[in-house]
Amino acid sequence: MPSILLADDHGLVRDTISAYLGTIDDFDVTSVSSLDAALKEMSGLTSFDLLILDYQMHGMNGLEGLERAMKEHPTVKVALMSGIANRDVANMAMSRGADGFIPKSLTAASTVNAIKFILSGERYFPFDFGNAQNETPRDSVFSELSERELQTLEQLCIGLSNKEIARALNVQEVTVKLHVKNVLAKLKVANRTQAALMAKERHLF
Amino acid sequence: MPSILLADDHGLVRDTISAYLGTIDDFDVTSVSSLDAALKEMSGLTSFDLLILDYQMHGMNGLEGLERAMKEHPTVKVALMSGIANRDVANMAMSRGADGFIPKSLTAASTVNAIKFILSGERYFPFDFGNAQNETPRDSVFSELSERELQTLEQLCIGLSNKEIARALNVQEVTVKLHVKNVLAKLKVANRTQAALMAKERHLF
DNA sequence: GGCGAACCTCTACCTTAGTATAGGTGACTA
DNA sequence: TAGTCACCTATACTAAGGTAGAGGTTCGCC
Repeated sequence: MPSILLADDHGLVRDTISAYLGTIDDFDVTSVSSLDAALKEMSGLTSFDLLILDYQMHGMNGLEGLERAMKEHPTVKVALMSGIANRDVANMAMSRGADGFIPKSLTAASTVNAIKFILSGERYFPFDFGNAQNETPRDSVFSELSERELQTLEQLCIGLSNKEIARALNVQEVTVKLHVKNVLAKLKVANRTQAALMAKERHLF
Repeated sequence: MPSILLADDHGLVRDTISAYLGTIDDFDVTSVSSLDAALKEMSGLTSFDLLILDYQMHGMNGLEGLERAMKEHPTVKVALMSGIANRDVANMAMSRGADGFIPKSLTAASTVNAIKFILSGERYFPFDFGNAQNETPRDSVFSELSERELQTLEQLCIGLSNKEIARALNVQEVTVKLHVKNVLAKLKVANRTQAALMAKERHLF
């Protein structure tokens, strides 16, 4: 019987999903409410086949939590689950070695299939994901940004002024202005606030 | 047998919660994936006792969806459910007449209790909610904002310029500047971008 | 009636943000 | 070698954002 560890800090979601998986199919589901609890659980006696991590969970810190879990337990398969993440994050997760990405928009039945798929050793990625509401033609708008522009955008997302960004990146304020201007143009937005909101909406930072 | 309508656009969450409610207790659960579908369903033959709306659902538009549902079906009890909303939103929802607020952080068992409570005619609000990670001393910073300042903040959250906000609110640009200045002071932030990010983080708009 | 609060407006001023153009560097490549 | 690209800097300018002080209106409240 495959043994699954589910980490989600939403009690309701965690309880009902694990109850569902436990009854519908022959899964042995353990559930915890934080990344730390998951890691601790995996260091215990029971060995797990699959760890499912909620992307929004407290302490995950974006994809850092995913990488930490994979690093500390290289033999266990790890899947990321999310209700809000989009193609950008999903792609990043997969390219960093996740064994699967499970959007919460999936039906319960599809989720079970996805889990079985992953347990059989495949890597699961939802095909038609992120194209519906995501008008981005093929790949992300953000991929057009250069390294420096991306860093600038990151600072923008904390609400820093040009002067502050200049200090943070060790360049002149004029340079920051240039980067900001390019970012606005590439993202096709009118001002820094919109750029920050856009990046936040896509959960880039 | 009480009849419940659950609206959530996360298939996984919706399926598992409704399955759980359907088995654990004697609830007759119907589930849909959008606000419009919920409203349509309620206009049909079956009469529902309780409508549970997911706050993050597509088309909800903050508390607008809640108000619309209450207005169109005044006899049906309406509860808001959310995984990310904090005390601010919860309070607002209750003060606008919602019959309950169900955070997804609740355990499945507590959720069932809450639902029973609401069905019995009470209004449910989680007691110790939103105090843990919310450093706000007692009440929300946002409650200090006047009506106009709140409207200004809302426009800010779309990334509009002062001039555009002025047009939207039918006032002079100088007035908008005044409102913006007051908002920044009350929220204790340095600029409009930070104000927008802060409001977005707390999921006010 | 007097008071305060929220609202709107104005003038004036200074700071920050964003645009335009031009020029210089190093790295990589046809 | 010439070309391209990301990067940094510079000057100069316009537009937008934010501050300060003063004044006026409406409304509810003691």
